Amino acid sequence: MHNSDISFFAKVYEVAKLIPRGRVTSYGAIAEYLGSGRSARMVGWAMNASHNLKDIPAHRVVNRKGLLTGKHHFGGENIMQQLLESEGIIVVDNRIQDFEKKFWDPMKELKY
DNA sequence: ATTCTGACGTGGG
DNA sequence: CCCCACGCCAGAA
Repeated sequence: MHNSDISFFAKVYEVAKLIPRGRVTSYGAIAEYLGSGRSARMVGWAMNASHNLKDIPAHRVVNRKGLLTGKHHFGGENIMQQLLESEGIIVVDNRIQDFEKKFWDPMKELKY
């Protein structure tokens, strides 16, 4: 099976599943890791479509500033924030505290 | 085939 | 720091 046979969304999900509990990454970082550095918006869209699926930690993907820009796609008011806080991440004003420390860069962590 | 749409990122002011 | 305009491109309609 060629890697190119796998949809962009599927690749995004594979990376998202690897984000450790209590860590976060960004849409752009995932896009860059997939060799499509200008497709950050697609990563967001993929996350939007991941709600039906299971085991996709979409709450661990935020924007490059550490803002919970996708919070409105989790149904209730602060579901995304609650999920993050349940993993030990502090969120103030929709922003992840100590973002640099919590940041998980697939490019560095996964290498390939 | 063609058009539209963003859970984004960047650069400039 | 904030705000805005623009480029981006896979997938849906």
